[in-house]
Amino acid sequence: MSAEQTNTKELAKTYDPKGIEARLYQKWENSGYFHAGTDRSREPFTIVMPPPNITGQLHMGHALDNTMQDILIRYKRMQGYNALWQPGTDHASIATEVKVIESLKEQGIDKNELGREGFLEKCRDWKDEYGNRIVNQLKKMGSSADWDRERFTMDEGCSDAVLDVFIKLYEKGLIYKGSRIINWCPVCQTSISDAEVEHEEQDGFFWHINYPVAGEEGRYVEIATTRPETMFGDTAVAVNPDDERYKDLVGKTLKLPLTSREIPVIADSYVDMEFGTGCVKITPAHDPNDFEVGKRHGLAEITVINDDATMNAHAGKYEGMDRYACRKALLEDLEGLGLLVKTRPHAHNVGTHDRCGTTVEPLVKQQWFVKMDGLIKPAVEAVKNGEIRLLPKRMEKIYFNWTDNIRDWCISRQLWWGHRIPAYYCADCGEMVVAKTAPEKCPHCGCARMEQDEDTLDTWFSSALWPFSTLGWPEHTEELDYFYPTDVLVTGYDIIFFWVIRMIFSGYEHMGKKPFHTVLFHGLIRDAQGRKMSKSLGNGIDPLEVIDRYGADALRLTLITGNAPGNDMRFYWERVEASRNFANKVWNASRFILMNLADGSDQAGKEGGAEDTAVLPAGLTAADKWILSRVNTLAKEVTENMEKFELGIAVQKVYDFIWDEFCDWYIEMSKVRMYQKEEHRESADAAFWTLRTVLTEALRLLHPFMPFITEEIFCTLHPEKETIMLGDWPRYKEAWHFPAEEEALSHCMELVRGIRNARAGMDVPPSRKAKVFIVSADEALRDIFAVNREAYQSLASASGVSVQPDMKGIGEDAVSVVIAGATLYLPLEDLVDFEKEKERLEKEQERLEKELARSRGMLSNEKFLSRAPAEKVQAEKEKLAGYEQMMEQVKERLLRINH
RNA sequence: GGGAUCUUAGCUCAGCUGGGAGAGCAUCUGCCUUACAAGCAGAGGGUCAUAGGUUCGAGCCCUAUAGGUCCCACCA
Repeated sequence: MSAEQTNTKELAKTYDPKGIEARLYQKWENSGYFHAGTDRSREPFTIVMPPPNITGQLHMGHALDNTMQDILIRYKRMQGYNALWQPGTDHASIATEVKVIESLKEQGIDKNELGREGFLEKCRDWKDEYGNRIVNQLKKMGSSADWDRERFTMDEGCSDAVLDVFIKLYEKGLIYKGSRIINWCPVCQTSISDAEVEHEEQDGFFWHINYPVAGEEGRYVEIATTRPETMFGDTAVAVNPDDERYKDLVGKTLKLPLTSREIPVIADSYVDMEFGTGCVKITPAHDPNDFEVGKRHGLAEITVINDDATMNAHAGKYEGMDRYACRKALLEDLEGLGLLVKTRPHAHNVGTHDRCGTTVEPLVKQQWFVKMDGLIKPAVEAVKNGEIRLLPKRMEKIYFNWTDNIRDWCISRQLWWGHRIPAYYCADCGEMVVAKTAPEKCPHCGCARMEQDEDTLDTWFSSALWPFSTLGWPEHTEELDYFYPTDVLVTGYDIIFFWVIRMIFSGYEHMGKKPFHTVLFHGLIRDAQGRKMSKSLGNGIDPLEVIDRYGADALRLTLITGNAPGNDMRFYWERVEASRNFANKVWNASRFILMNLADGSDQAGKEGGAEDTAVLPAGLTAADKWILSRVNTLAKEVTENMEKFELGIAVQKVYDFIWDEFCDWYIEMSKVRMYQKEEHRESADAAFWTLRTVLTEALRLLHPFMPFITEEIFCTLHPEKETIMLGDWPRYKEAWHFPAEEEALSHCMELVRGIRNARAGMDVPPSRKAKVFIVSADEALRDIFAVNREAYQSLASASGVSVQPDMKGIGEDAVSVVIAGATLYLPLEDLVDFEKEKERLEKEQERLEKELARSRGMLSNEKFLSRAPAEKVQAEKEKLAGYEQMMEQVKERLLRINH
């Protein structure tokens, strides 16, 4: 905090985050607080940031993801860990390539005109221009990542890691090239992996088509299909071997309509007799199942659809037509021939590309694959035996569902932006060499014309290595040795297959160790109607706008409050306002304390300092000890919640403590003492010390969640300190445990509540003070009320307090309030409405009757008495005694009123 | 077809290993009380989806049912 701002009397009445956030972030970055070195004297705590795409702009998902990580990192850093938050960005091959192509199109330039190198240059320009945008946006959130270590999936080191892994896996036989049926996106013009295919239910049709049996005039086989246009690629019709209806057909030949080809009828148990007609056309080149069937029966694979989803020469006169146009024309022709038996509506699942929504075309192509069955084993085992923990636990089911059904991973992409596959082919003899750099000559024929594979790798191939590639692997770096395995991965459940699983098996395969011990999943941020935020709907809320209007702290608090792991949450502006209001509350509570600091009443604060927790100053009252004890408990509980990753619960507790207990009770109680500094120096000093100490502790507990405002206030409160963010996470201290004072204050607060309640019920304005008589037969309780008068008198709007064992001096018509162990009387003769008072007492009587019935019921239940733990029974007995006493007093009071 | 998850106050959601139903917002009442009207004090409002079961005791555990959301899946 700069010097001119330490004049606390001039602090604004409302908290304005704008200038403060920018200034503090600058300070943090300059100070190097975010940097983690390989300091072996300290224990590391590491999080790798899921790398945002260079094409990306900060959205609510990033905001939540990064807030959670920042909270964990700041918490651990304060606890004294050497906390590394490793940041970086992802080249996002397909997303970036599409964006660059689009921007080129606007300039009327075609990708192919530019050529590979020219295009890549454009991509690099794009990266230079936009790659840092998201990083700057993350900084606005307050993210305390170690930006000195920022990495990029295509930087030299990460690219090196990719090459190493590819070659190693190839040499182990775990990467292979093969002709297989893959998912093809006709718009993006590339293969994609299974994980990138989204299944979408679409309303389609089932077309029943007759295929004539060769040599048996008039006999047909009726097949049912959803994709008639693929019939030009049919190489068989299959029936179930147990299907009596078609037994005699097996081995016979059918005439494929509209072609001159004939295809066999085969038997395969893949066919479901109950479904459709029980006869299935087999198109090995355009359907994954048919592909398998074709393999089993040695059928030919006839590709009839081009890469751009138009029909090829095998489709005869339909050649050149789009797949859907062909379908339409073909059906008309079949109908004309009388071969279309019927058309039935049929809802079925269609695979679409998750990036562009285009219907995926299964095609048989030469591609590169990673063999998964062996690699996945340690990844499955790790989650099964708890070496890696998924939170919430239900994510394990999703995880295993994928691992149990794992198929080989298609890693080659027909894109230019990405890591190019390190395979080289001899232009003369076709020999293939997999190597880090291009071989000078062909090892087979000796010619020098070696050309590199045109394809690049799936983006996720490089992100799978992120936890160790960012730390320097394949070099044996100090960082790798010190920070790996990392600790926690925070991410959305939507990329569990794409990324989480692949990082886990990659960690085991290449490092021999898990990449992290815990995966903390969060859900999606939805709009107020519960819809996904999306560009097409235009319902996204820009986190930067939220920060601009309400501050990063308010946004962070909004995202984390009430957010349970793995659960989606809705975004409301009203909630941001509530968070902003809390920031303002903290600001003003601090302002109150700082005003008193400026007044010079900081003797105790200066000497002991909030940090010297072993020495408590003289003159602490029960109220002081109570709030110390409360903040002490809070520290313990919040720490427990943090350890369990219950961030939403943790922050809720801090929020409640600051607002309800500290502000609404303790600060109010302290006011009398703060306003009478001259008369009661020691008491005022003790109160100030407590205010400052408790606020400091609360700020520390709040800091991971709301880093800016807490830093700002802390530095003002402790000008001798540089920052709140290093060290001193509050710990539970035995010296701050005051159960007796907690008990005493709970009596005082009950008293205040009782009086406020009674007065409000009679519409007495707080400005009208009234004397309070406290009557109790319990000497210890009388003592508590007598000693702590100062704490509650003002809150109870009391002009004076008399604590006594009997009714002496109390008028017949005084208003009464019954609390545990005592009755309070307010002589409000002029203001009391007796009817209202009676009504109130009767209501109270009713409530007590219910409680008594419940309690007596429990205590007369022998099973409860015999089986429940003794302390529960005892507690219930005490409750009952309390209720009975209160009931007696209410009844007595009612008698008096009724005369 | 398989699986997950949700159903708690008017709205959005918390509720940790079972032990007297909570928050924010909204509503109503009274307060510009010298930190804060972005505030203070008080109030109303819930048979915790339904039906069973386990237990001395269930919002929480088990079973079934209804409705919502989501994921996975090669019935062409």
